Amino acid sequence: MSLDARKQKILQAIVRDYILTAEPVGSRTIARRYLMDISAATIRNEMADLEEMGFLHQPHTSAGRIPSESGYRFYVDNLLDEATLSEQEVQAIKQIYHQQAQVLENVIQEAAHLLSSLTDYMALASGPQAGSSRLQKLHMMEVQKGKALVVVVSDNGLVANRMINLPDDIEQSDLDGISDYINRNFYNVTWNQMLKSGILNVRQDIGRRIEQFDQVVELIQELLLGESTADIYLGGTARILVQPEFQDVNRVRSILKLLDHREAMLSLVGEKQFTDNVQVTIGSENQLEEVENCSLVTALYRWNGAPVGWVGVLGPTRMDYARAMTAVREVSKLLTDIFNKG
Amino acid sequence: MSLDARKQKILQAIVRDYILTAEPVGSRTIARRYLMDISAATIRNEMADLEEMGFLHQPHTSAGRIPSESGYRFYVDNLLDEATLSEQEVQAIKQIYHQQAQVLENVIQEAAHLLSSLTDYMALASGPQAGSSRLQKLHMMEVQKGKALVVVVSDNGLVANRMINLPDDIEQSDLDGISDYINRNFYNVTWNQMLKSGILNVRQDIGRRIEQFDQVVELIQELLLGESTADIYLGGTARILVQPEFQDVNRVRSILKLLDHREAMLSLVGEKQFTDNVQVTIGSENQLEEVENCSLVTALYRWNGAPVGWVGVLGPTRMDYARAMTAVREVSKLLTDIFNKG
DNA sequence: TGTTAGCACTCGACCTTGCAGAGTGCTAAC
DNA sequence: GTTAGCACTCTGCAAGGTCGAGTGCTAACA
Repeated sequence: MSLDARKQKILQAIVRDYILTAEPVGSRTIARRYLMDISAATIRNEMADLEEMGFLHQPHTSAGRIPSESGYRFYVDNLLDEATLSEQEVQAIKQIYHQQAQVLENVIQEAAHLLSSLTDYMALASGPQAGSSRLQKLHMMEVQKGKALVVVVSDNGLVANRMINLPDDIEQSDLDGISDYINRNFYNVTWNQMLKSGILNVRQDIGRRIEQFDQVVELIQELLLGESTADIYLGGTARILVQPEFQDVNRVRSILKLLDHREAMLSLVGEKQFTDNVQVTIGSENQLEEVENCSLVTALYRWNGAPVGWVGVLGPTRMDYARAMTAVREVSKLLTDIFNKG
Repeated sequence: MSLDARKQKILQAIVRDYILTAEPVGSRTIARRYLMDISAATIRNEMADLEEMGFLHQPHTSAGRIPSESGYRFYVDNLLDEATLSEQEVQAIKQIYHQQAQVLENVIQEAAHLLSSLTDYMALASGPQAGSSRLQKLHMMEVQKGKALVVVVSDNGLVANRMINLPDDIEQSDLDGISDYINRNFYNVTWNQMLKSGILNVRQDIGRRIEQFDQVVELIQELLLGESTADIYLGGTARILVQPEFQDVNRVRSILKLLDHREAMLSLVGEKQFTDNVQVTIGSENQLEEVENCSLVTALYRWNGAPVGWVGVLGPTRMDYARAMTAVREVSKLLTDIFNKG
C-alpha cells in the first residue's frame, strides 16, 4: 500500500490541524475544513490505512487521530509548504544586524531571544566553537609577582584566557620569549599539526621553567579543538510552558533538567550536522531521552566560511515545522552575516 | 497583645509543620505533634490571636492555618534553630575545594549545582563583579592587520577582553605605546580616579589614532565598575518543580521568565546587601513581582577581602529557611576560601 | 481568669452517576 | 470505489452525596 496523492493530502490536513489545535483530529473535521470534495466516511477508511501504515495513531477508540513520529517525519520531508515571515518579523531580524556594539555574547543571546519570540518555542544557540581552527596569537602577561594571564586567539577570532601561577624567578621577558617562540613556530597551525611538529617537546623544554605550562597547552587545545564546555545561550525558556503539552509539570521537568547540563545540550545537535540545510529531529530521533517528546530544529552559522556554531528551537513534536524552519534558517543566516561583515 | 512565649511556640510549630507538609496546619495537629501539654482548643484560641496579629491566615473557614509573610519573617528573625549539614554534605562541599583546574566559571557553576542539591531549591550565583576595583594591567595585541584584542585585568584578578578594529597605519609598537602609557599612568587606579586624572584626555589624544578607543575606555569602565551584564549561574532549575506549590505551570512561568532576563536577576539581590550575614528576602519583600511568592536566601563571597559576588537559593516562601541559610552560608564561605587561597 | 471538652457548622476532597458529544467501524446501498 | 446510516465506545463535565478535617462558640472546670 503506497501513499497515493489522496492519502498524502489527508495526512497533511491532519498534521496541520493537529499543529493548530493540539486536539485529536476526526474524519468529519477533515472533510469539512480541508477536503470538502470527499466524505467523512471515505476519509475514515483512508485514516484507518494511514494508521496501519504507522503515520497516525489513536489515543482511544472513539477519539480522532494524532500524527505519529513517522507521520511528522513524512510531513516534514514531503508535505511541507514554505512559511514566510511577516514584514515586521523581517524587520526585527534586521534590527539586530544594525545594532551597535556587537559584543559576541550579546549578539548570540539576542539571536536566541529573537528566535524564541518568532516561534514561541524555546530557543538554543551555541557559542562559536571552532572545530579545528588555527593558532593566531598567544600572549602571556605577568599580572603580579607570580601570576600571569595567558591569552590565546584563534583564526576565527575566538579568544580564551587563563590565569596561571609562575615560579618566582620568571619575568615578563621570559614570558615574552616563550610566547614569541610559540607564535613563531605555531602561527596558523592546527592542534593536530602542533602535536606532530612537537608542541609536547616545547612543553618538556619549558616545563622546567613554568610549572604550569600544562595549563597553557591545555588552553590552546581547548580553544583550537573547540572542546571547551562552550557556552549555550537560551531564549524563551518560559515559552514552552504555553504549549498545551507542557501543562503537566512532569513533562517540563525533564527538559529543565537539561538546562543544568549544558554539555548535554551540546550533544543534542552533535556532529551529524554539517550541512547547510536546516535540520529537523523529531521525538525519539533525538539521542537524549529528556526530549523524547520534543522536536528540535537547528541550523549552522559560519565564521569566515567555516561552521562554528548553531542555533535552534526546541518545541513539542506538534511543532509548526514550516514556521520554525524558516525562522531558524533566517536567524542562522543573520549570525553568519554579522560575523562575516566585520 | 504581645507575642508571649506560648504564642511563639505555637507559631514556630505551625511554620515548621507547614514547611514539612505544605498543608494547612490544624490545631489538633499542633497539640498532638508538637505541644502535647496544651489542648487543641487552647491552641485554637491562640491561633485566632496570631491570625488577628497578621502572622497566620486561613485559606478558607474550615481549613488549618498557613503562615503569612510576617509569620515567616518573625520565624526567621526570632524562632529559627540553626541547621547543621550532615558529614556527607560537608564532604561534598570540601570536594569542590580540592578539585583540580579551578577555572573561575566552573567553580561558580559547580557551587550553584552543589547548593541546589543541598537544598532542593533553585540556586543562583553571580560571577565576580568587582565593585570599584583597580586597573592592574592593560594589553593590546594586534591579531591580524586591522584588528586588535584588548585585554584588561583588574586587581581582583578579573579579566575582560574585546576585539577592536584599527586603522591601517597602526602597528603593534603603537599599541604597545598606548598600553604602556595607560599602564604607567593608571596602574592601581579606580575608575573614579581615572576620570579625575584625565583618562578622557587620553581619549582625545589617542582618539585620532584609534577610532575605536572609546571601546577600550568602555571595556575598562565595565570591568572596574562591575557594570557588565555579568554572568549569572544557575543550578537545579528543574528542582523547583518538585515543590508542591509549583505544580501549577502558571506559577512556574513567571520564574522561568526571569531566566531570560539575567540583568533582572542581578537586581534581585541589589545593593542593600553588604553585610556578611546571610540575607533572607521573603515573598513580596522582593522587588520583582515575578518572585512574589518565593523567598530568596543569599550571601556574599569575597575576593581579596572585597565582596565581589553572591550565591543564593530561590524557593517557595514555604522554605526550609534554617537549612537554606546554613547551606548558603557554607557555600559562600567555600567560594571565598577558594578565591583567596591562590 | 485561663483552660478544656463538646457540639454544631463549614468547606473542600473525593466518589458516583448520568448525560451529551465526538468519533469510530461496519454494513448495505449507490 | 464511495457514501449514508447506525450502533457502539469513550471522554468530559456537571450534579449530587458522603466523609473528614478543622473551626468558633459555649459552658463547665481548676
